[in-house]
Amino acid sequence: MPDPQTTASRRERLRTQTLQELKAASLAEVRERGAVGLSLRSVARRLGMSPAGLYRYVDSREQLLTLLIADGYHDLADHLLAALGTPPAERTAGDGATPEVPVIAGPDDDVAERIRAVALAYRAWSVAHPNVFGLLFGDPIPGYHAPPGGPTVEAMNRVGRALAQPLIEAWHQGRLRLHPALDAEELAGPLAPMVPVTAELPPAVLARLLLSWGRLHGQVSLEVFGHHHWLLPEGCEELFRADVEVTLRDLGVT
Amino acid sequence: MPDPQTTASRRERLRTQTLQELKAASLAEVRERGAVGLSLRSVARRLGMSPAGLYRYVDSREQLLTLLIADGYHDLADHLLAALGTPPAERTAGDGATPEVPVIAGPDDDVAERIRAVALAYRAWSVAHPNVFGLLFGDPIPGYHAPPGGPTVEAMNRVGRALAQPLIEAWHQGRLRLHPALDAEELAGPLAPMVPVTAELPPAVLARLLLSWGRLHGQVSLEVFGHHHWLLPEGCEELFRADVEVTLRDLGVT
DNA sequence: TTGCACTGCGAACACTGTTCACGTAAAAAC
DNA sequence: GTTTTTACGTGAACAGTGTTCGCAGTGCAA
Repeated sequence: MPDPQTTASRRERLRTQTLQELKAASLAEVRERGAVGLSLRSVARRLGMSPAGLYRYVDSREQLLTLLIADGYHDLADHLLAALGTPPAERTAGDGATPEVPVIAGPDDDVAERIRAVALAYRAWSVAHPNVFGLLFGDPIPGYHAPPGGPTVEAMNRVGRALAQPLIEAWHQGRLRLHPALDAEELAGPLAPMVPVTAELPPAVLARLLLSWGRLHGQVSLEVFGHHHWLLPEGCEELFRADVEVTLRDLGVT
Repeated sequence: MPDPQTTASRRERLRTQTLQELKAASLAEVRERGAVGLSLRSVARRLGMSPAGLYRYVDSREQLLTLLIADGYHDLADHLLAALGTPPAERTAGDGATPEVPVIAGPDDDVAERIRAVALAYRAWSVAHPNVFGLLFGDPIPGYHAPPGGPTVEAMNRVGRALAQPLIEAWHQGRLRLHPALDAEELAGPLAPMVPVTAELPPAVLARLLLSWGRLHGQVSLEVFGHHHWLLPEGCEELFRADVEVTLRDLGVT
């Protein structure tokens, strides 16, 4: 896999470099002011460029946001995979500026510990980058829909696979308890489109994956968006850990 | 309780009336274009007013949004209470324009059915008003924090109480299974501030309430924000129902 | 009837995303 | 080595935004 930094022409090198700077400056702005606070003129000032000059690198503000969204998914996926002990074989697309290293999972056969690891990493990344979390999982851009095979969906898939991985391991070990409600044939139809992305898993397992992600996400979402910040003034990591334990018990892996 | 429509002076009547129109027009704009798409000049045009005139009724765009947020919480709470069969004794603050009537709960002693009713009503309201849902639970306004005793928090509390009500009933009937992880003494401290709002409930029950809300919310949030819309093209009510059943089983009420 | 607080308006300011014509510098073609 | 084409960057402009200010009227109370 050739490195574009060395093989590409001088033009292309400069181009990708300033595009990286553009995205970095925009990401910084999103980090401090949120997605709605991203101003093209402001990032142009940061780069010492004219506002019009940005349009040589980006079609619109909206497209710039989708670039940041894809990068954000990749960054989150990298952290989840790191928490699972996966070596950085996959490319790291985010800027990787997160200081703290997430919990390293235990031995590979300890599924419960691996599930804890991804869950805690999901929460740790989210509370560390609340505005990026909001960019990824908050209000969608009103009219926008990600192109089906595009880089956003691919990046999102990496997150999904990282979250699903330990659960799939548990299922392969026969340690994933399934619930009769998940075997309803009404689920087979709606879940069919998932099959190409998650290999040949029975619908009940697919449902388990989606529902587990939903539980995890709900807890993190409420905390990051400050919706029980007025109930629980401090960050509630203990509550989150308790939730993970309850879910582990419910999944049957502990 | 005197009706301000009749007792107040003519001035005040006109004032509250145009304020209602202002909020209604703003809510309509939010409904179609989302919270970020709310434009003061646009609602001024709808009302046939000058943009500057709005500032006689509203301090800023941000304050107008918080008014809509409080109304949104009240509207959601009304729907949850209606699903529980509560008569409209509490005032209805939303515009109540939701067409479909949520599921009416079964007999009062059937806690499982009552929990199903609130959960389904929560989802039904959310998918019916995705942009208002985003206003309530999406990205928070960057620098904003709701004033602790203000109307926003009070409205939010009504939602919380409606969600908690059937679970508390289940606990009173001794049918709520608690998990040992919820009894950890680390939770007692962080949960202490909740006590004034939810009477004298043991920390394990409080934790159950928060965690159950989180699960419910995560599933709804992912669906409303379209985060598995590319996996499950159709709305996944079946998946949600399955989640509710799994949760009911986990809670021990079924 | 006289004062006064309230309501609304037009103009203005500072800001935003985006487009367009216009140079200039680098790469490509001859 | 010269010429042509392509890419880059700019300043000015347009339409739109939230917000403020000074100035008219109008309804209410003394």
